Amino acid sequence: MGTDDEMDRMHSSPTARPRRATSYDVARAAGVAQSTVSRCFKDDAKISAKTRDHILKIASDMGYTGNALARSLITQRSNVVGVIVTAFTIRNNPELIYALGEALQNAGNSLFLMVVENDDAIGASLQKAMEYPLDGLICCAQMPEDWIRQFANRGVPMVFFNRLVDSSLVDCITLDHAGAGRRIAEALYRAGHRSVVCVRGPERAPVSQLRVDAFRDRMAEFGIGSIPTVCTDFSYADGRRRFLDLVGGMKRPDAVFCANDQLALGVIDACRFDLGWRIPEDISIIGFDDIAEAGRPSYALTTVRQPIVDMAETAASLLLARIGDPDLPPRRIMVPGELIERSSARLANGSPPA
Amino acid sequence: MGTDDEMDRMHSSPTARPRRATSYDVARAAGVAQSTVSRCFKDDAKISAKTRDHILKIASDMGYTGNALARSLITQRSNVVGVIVTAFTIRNNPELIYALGEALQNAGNSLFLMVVENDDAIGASLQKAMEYPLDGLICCAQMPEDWIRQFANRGVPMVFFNRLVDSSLVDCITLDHAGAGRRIAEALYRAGHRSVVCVRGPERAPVSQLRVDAFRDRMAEFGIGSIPTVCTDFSYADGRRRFLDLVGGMKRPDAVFCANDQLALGVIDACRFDLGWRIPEDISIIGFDDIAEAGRPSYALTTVRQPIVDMAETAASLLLARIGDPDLPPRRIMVPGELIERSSARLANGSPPA
DNA sequence: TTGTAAGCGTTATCAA
DNA sequence: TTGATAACGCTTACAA
Repeated sequence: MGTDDEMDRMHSSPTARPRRATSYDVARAAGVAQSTVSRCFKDDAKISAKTRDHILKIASDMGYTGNALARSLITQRSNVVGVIVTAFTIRNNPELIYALGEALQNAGNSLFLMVVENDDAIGASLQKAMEYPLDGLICCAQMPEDWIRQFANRGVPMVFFNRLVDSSLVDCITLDHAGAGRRIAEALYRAGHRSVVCVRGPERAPVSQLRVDAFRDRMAEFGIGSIPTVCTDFSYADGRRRFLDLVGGMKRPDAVFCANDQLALGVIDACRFDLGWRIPEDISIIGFDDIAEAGRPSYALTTVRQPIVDMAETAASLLLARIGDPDLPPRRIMVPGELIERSSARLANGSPPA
Repeated sequence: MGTDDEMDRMHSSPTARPRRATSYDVARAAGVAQSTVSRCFKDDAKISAKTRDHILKIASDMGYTGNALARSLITQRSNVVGVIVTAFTIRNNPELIYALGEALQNAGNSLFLMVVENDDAIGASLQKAMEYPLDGLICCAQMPEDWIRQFANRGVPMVFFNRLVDSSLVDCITLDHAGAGRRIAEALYRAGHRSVVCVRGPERAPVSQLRVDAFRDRMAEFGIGSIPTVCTDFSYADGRRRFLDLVGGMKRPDAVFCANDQLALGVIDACRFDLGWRIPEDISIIGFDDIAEAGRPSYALTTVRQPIVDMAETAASLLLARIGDPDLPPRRIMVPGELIERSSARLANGSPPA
């Protein structure tokens, strides 16, 4: 017969006060030392099968589970990986979160998610990430240089996702946004488009900058220096509205390059429902990302595919590899974007539209 | 002059081995007791402004940050909330994650995210959630009764999101899926539709069951007992394909009710691009969720709005309230779905289609 | 106002 | 194979 204390816990009465059983409780109940209980839950532990079974049975009766906090404190390893994402990324690439979660979980890690409104609002999250002893960090947002150094100083490996940071202290995986932007400029130019406009994302959104700036630079090399451009919040509604504002005061352009697919969808609907322009006969529209809707027949958007799930898996393995070996040389992976030609743009050689 | 050890850390040499400064390190450098350092970081602490400033300065020089793990261990409070979501939820309602993250973060909590493939694959995540001393859990998936009891026994508050669980141990917030399903049946019937079909989600997906079963039951009450129904994986592509299979062998139905908007979009495209049926003249289509695409002119889908962001915020405050006071009575909130009439369905009174 | 010391629940290092 | 015992980095009485 055990103490009342033990009885309570074993029969788990409805009013049991919520205090979880500790390895010490199990040890007392099993009549062994606490350290022996601890050993039961390690694979390589030297422990007799008999005591192990005995303890395991009692532990399960008491509903004992190890305390990850206490374990992390002593092992100096939390098996928790932080992930920082912006609202936009979460909205537009929900697959990223899922893929990251799966990859991390499959490797025995947990995901500590920090959401931020945009790249500039990352401060508070970083503070949290510092206080919490994370094993690593996957950051899908820009980070100030001094924060990067601080994490590095503490030995917290980081990989940046779609943010190419100029530091030898971290790993990066990013789509070749600029390359794809140039590629689109070339395709559009070759097909005869001369009067083009751009619909960007937010002023300071890195991927928007990369994509659109490269596009504009390449166009400039072709002698097309003046490209009316408008900023948006990356959304369908804003893309549609601002595009209308933009073209309201000008002659119809030949083509429009949008910093992402949501914007392109908005522009397509602006053409179809607000302006009565035919796509692609009157105007060519190109997006970026290849989100699910882009492939549907109602839009058939020509765009650049960003293999977000593959990239997420790569990001996770980069991080896990570095957690395993912090001395790995810094790696920066640049994934080429694939131009997916559907029917929202005339890309074949030809004369410019009427 | 301090020891070499201290110098290293203070000047943070490039090769500094990654060991984060502890409150003890700060105490040594400041010439005070460790507990005094600890006190500096509490609001109500009794400590002289002078020593506080002195310590704070040194702490910041050393890049000291509290260790959340150690703190949680002693305070028995982690300020971490677990969130369990299925792949489908994350894909189809990415806003949920963001809203949850924001609400939790604003209240000073962190988000521990566990993704699961579907409601049946929740086991491993629950194990993690048990070992990690979470302050609470928001579960957007079904959970076996005995797990619920275990969490309750440990005093971990839980709120279920869109899963109505029959337990007085937890809080729930859910849309009134069944009510909305019935409402749609009524609207469709009143408008004269008699030959209807359903496109469901996965066999065992709770929200799909609730929505479709209620719809079918209500239709049965109207004397419409035979409703051809097909299961899908909740995706656009599967909705489109299976709908085609379903109607391949039958006379054109008057109306189709889809368990979510993605499916409805697929069905619309099947009608438009594969079958050449006009919407809503030939066939009425109704979805569920009111995702962003549903409102766009290319689809103009009639659907039921699920105020996912409001619900997320409510879920967070339910949980936070219970963390603050565990003795609160169990609450179950049922949010009514709002029927959004657009133009994919004829809902006015009238005769059935030709 | 400050310092001392006892935990929190583990893992890890020794002896036994 | 097991049992003491010392960390891990903090908070919190209690003493000074």
